[in-house]
Amino acid sequence: MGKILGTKPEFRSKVKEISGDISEIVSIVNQLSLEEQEIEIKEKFPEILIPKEKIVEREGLPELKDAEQGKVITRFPPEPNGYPHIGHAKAAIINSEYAKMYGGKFILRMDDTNPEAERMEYHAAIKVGLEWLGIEFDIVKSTSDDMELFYEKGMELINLGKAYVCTCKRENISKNRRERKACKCSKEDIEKNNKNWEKMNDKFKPGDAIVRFRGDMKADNAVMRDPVLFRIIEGKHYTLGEKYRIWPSYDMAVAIEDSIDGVTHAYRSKEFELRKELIDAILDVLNMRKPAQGFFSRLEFKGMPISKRIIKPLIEEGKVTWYDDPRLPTLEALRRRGIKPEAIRKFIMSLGLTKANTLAPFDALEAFNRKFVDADSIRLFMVSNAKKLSVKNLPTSSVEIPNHPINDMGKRTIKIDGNFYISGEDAQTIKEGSQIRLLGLGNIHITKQGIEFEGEFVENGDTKDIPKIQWVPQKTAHIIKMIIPKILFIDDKFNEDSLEELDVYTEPHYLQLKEGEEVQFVRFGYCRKDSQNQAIFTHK
RNA sequence: GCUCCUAUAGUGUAGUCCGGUUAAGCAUUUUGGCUUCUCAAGCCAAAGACUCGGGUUCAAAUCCCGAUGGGAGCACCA
Repeated sequence: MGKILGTKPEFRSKVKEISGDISEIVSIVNQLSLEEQEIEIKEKFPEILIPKEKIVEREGLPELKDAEQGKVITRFPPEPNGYPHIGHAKAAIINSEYAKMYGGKFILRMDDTNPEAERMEYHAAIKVGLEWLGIEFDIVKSTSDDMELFYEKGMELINLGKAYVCTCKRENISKNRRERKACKCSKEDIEKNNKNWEKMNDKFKPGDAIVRFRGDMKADNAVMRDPVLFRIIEGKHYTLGEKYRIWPSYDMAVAIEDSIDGVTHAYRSKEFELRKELIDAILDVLNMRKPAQGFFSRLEFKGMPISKRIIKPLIEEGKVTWYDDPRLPTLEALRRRGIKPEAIRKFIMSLGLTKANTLAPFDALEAFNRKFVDADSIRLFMVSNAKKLSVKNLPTSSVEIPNHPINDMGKRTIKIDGNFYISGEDAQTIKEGSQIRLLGLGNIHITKQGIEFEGEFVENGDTKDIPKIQWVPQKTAHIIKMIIPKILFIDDKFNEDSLEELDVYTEPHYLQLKEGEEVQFVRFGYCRKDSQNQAIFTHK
């Protein structure tokens, strides 16, 4: 029925007339057996047996409203108050992708209007992180570049009677907000407000006075209940030092900046959703251009905290080493762990632009990463919990092994003398009298089983149905520390076993790899070379 | 407490605006098979979902109302 109306919309007005006919036909057809139905269809309507075409999936992000090709300007405004993490990546990637999609411009704006929180170190880390992600900006600026403009607009608001200086105590302001009551300061005239504004420059101490927007103390949206526009902060700003002491709040800064920077579409995470009304209101009063605002959900990984509030104590207690600890979702940690920026981009694009909360499991990212990493990771042998195996009558003293099973990545030669290490896990399954195959080398008949193993080389051994294991020559084995990061929190509790460390043997070829290179240790998983003596497990 | 946002398989999403051409598509996960001198990759297949309750309609994942679950805001942080 739906199908008929879908393909032939002209019947829609006559639904009542045809519905009787249809049910009659359907009941006739249903009396036939499945085989009979199939034969009938084949004879009369062979075309319906052709498999349906697949739906064309939309590529990339959904279309923007009111977006004109070549005229879209987006922005990413991080506050330099911490190290960049996966959440930053999401905001940066979505906004840069939109700019790219419409052939527009993309702005990086360091949102630095709280000198107490911001540091050059973070500013630099954010830049490094974004560069690593491969994100390019057309304009790079800081909110604090426009301090004079904020003052100008602030005074304009005061003179318009749309803002006032409030000298109430913090607790009272908060209480009034809850009770939806205006305070006496809101009744002061423009002249008095201007005087007080001047006094904020020197006389008032931090906390004594703020500039408030004249919103609506009765509004349901608590953000509109006369929010703060400016406040006094005496801390030293990381680029401007002590030049200013009146600083704009987030809402004031974002409103003005997005407007004058020409931002057409401002996407940010959901927790700012209620501020949209305020930002629009400020710009309306000032008669300034408004950007379209959109929102998306925050992105976090299950069991991997993003906030500094949680990470900082972990570092202080020594539970994680630093912000680049591979268990963390910071960009630096992800990089060290062997996650590729392309994988992060694909992953984030795959999440879409929903407002429902996303608590993604880490293996979703791993799956994307594996596809990037597999093609160019050299395959090496590595054994853990090493056990010794000595083999008699080896026919050669060296073997050549390809570096990749499919792609041509060259070969390496391994010198052998009959004394090997094999993995403890494999050793447990080996029985005396059975055969195993040392990968790339040949079959071994096991003659002795125990703490150490002995065996004999088998000529032209069969490769079918025989355990194939990796090995490392004892003489040239290189010992490294293998770090295996695991989930940091299980049900909000710190996972004491979140970091596993193994001492393992690798082939000497490991030493020739570049630092940061991704390898696949055969039958173990993908790992990133962290240093000559340490590797970090990426994923299976 | 008040206000706002949100709800599709184990997980992440597409579809929802403009109800019918899709008995809900993709990815991941899991399981089986093929391939392979790796437990990787590749290929094939199977499994698995519209939160609940009402309403509107010939027809609802899609519109309306209510309930419930999840998140956010009520900062002189951003």
